[in-house]
Amino acid sequence: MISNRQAKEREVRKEQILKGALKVFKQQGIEKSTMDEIAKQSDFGKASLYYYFSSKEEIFIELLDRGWKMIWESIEPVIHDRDHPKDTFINTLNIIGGLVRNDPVLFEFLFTAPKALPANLDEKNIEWKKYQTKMYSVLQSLLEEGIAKNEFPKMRPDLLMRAIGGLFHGLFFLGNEKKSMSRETMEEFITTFIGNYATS
Amino acid sequence: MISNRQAKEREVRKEQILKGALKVFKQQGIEKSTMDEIAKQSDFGKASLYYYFSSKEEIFIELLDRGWKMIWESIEPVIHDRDHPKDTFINTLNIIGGLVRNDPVLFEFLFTAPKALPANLDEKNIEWKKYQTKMYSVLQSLLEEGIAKNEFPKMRPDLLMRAIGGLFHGLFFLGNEKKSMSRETMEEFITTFIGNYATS
DNA sequence: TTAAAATTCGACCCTCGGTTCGAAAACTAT
DNA sequence: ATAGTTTTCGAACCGAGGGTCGAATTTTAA
Repeated sequence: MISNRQAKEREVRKEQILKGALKVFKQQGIEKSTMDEIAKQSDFGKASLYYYFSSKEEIFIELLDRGWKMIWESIEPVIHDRDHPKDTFINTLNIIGGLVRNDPVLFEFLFTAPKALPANLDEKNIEWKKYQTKMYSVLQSLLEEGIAKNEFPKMRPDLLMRAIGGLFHGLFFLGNEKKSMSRETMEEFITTFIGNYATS
Repeated sequence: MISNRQAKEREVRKEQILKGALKVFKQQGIEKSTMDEIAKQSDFGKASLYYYFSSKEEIFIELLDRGWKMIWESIEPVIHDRDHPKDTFINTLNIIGGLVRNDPVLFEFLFTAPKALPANLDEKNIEWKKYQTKMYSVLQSLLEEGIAKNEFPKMRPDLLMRAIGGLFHGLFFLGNEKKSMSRETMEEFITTFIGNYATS
């Protein structure tokens, strides 16, 4: 029998481990993150980690699941306004930017890890991908509608998506600067790129 | 005594190994590239690799050295025209784009590996970084001059650099498309971003 | 207080992968 | 032919790191 409080404590401990894993990721990168190091950083014995997670990979998948879910839940409320694609698009990017600013390491992980561990599209590994896919298709359809309404430059939406994705990534994650990209600056870059077309 | 032809053959074999390493990188990513696999792909026994390279790392460093040197030598001839920063900037990007188009895997490696193996800025690992640094500073100074001449939007040059870097990366390396970014398309995206300001 | 359940972890196991050894084969020059 | 020299590689070595075991400790519930 697991009491309510017990379950909560267990959850806290899991989070402690996830935090530790993220610390290690920050210092070593995902491939060089060892269970020994995660144990040290989260203040557990290595063997104990396996009481909470069945493998090293599962730790990182859990981070992905929670993270992408959080992104989705943050943007979900605003993406339904389809009357002003450009505004909605920029809103969405601002929300994501805010999240990134709040926990840069986590989000660098969320945006980076998918390419780093593409070995197993098998089983569970799908949860987070669901949210990721949703997010990208929402953004891309916003682009399509925006292009149709002349709010964006007339370009292939998929390429535009890639370009903006790269741009976003460049602004937030390239360079060594410690202080994070401000909302204003980001917005300036994005609108410079997609043009100062009419905005409804 | 090593005859001239012998030296040449040795060089050929080294290149064969480097090509093999790149094949493995393409399939597995840099971290999961094993010496066994490189040996298989380059058609040598694993032990033989050590007759040509002193370590696994050295193989990848050699790829970086050769690659970045090649980039530098390709752009070096055109970057001296400082009268038309925008033209020069775009020329330079076009040259690099051409190289990428020619050997996407190599260049994905060149642009990716630096972040993947940042363990040792110690000794030799510096050769390629020299060229990389040179390239970035040339591009950035072109941006600065272009901004001064109103050929580019007035933004912090370092951020503009990061943004364009990200954009470039997005166009060439994101998505699964097999056919490569055409010169025209790339130029369209870049000029859309940096604006259709006067061009001399 | 006490037995069952939950939690912790030191010690151990085992595979994978980078590196080395040493001897054989292939090649070169005389 | 022959004595170097260069090249090749199977086999073995070895450390790192993921994962397991079983016993000890702590917590829970009665």
